[in-house]
Amino acid sequence: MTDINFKDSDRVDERAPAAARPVLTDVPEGPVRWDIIELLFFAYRDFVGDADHVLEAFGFGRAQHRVVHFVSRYPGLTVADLLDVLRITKQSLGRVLKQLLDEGYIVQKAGDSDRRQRLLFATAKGEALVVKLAGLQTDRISHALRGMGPGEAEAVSKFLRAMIDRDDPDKVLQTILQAKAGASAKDVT
Amino acid sequence: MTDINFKDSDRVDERAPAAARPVLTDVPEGPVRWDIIELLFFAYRDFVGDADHVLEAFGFGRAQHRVVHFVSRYPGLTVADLLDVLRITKQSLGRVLKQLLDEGYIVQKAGDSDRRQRLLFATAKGEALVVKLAGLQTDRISHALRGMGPGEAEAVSKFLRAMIDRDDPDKVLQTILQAKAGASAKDVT
DNA sequence: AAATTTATGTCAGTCATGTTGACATATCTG
DNA sequence: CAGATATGTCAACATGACTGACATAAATTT
Repeated sequence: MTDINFKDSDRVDERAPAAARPVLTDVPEGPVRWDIIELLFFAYRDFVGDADHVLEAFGFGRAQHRVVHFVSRYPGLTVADLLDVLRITKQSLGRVLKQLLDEGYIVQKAGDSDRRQRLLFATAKGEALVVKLAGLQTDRISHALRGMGPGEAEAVSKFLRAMIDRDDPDKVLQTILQAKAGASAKDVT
Repeated sequence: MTDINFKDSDRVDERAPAAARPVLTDVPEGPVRWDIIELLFFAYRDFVGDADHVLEAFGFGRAQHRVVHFVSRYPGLTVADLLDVLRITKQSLGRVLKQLLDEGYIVQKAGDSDRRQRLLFATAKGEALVVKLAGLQTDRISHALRGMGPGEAEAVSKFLRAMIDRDDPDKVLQTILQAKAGASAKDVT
């Protein structure tokens, strides 16, 4: 088999004068974190891979998973909320959402205070799918956290939170970031 | 959740029939880790978002980023290696690779022991792009790790490693997983 | 030496999911 | 009432996955 020639891992970052990055500009220069960058890639690749196999049997893809997941977790989410979370266009969302509605994974209900809004709710069928997929992903997470102390698990959570953009958080993100130890996260509206 | 798809036909003929997922099956039931699942989603969304803006200016997408990143980091990677890492088909890779070759971000060289192989190397231009993008992502990582103790940072690394499938790791993954605390690993074979 | 396997490339078509732009409808708000 | 807002929809297009089939050169096996 072919050898891979390895380069110096932690090279000094000598980028051009870091242009206009509003956030994060005050971060001091340091070695490039190739390790974390690549671990994140592989970890996320395998993390989402868990769900893919099940989704295929349902004729769904990741787009459907994301939508039904967040609707299930945050009942009463509006279309606009969902657009903020997923960062896609309403046309893209519309197509995926229509499938989930047609196949009975999600239902809509007009908002009571604002009847233009379409509040989204997962059906029992939708809930079941979400729980199944989240169970697979939880298996992987539990496996990864096994043997780690509570302080270490807390460090993981703290790290992930700090990786997320805090400027202009949407409703769902706000809920997640505010959720401290063991707060149940339902009801966004 | 962003990209990184699965499915392989064409290649992986000799791989073990991943029918039974041997790992992770013995994990006991427990509460669903909604928190980590969603934190991973948002963290990864923003993590890859950093690079997206720069890539757009180059007329590239995430596919090109992944390819030039791994080629730059692991010079002499073969096409087959890259397919293992990215988990895409050779047809998909071919298109993206051709662009990077045509535009001078990557060069090929026939393998010396096996002249059928095309060893891939990043050019200075390719290196520069990779370092620029990795710098942005490092900024975010450094920001997230700031204020965390060395034990906590180690916990993050340990968690991410444990999130990755260990069965049948490809060459690149093996290298990454073997690299212990700050060791600049060279020569695995 | 011949046959087979392997590493890679390529043509051709399809699908999923993202995009933009334009426009319609209902409803809320000043 | 006038305008802004929340949502839906039509149409076209781009990217990056996919499948299947086939081609070539080089290595390996028989």
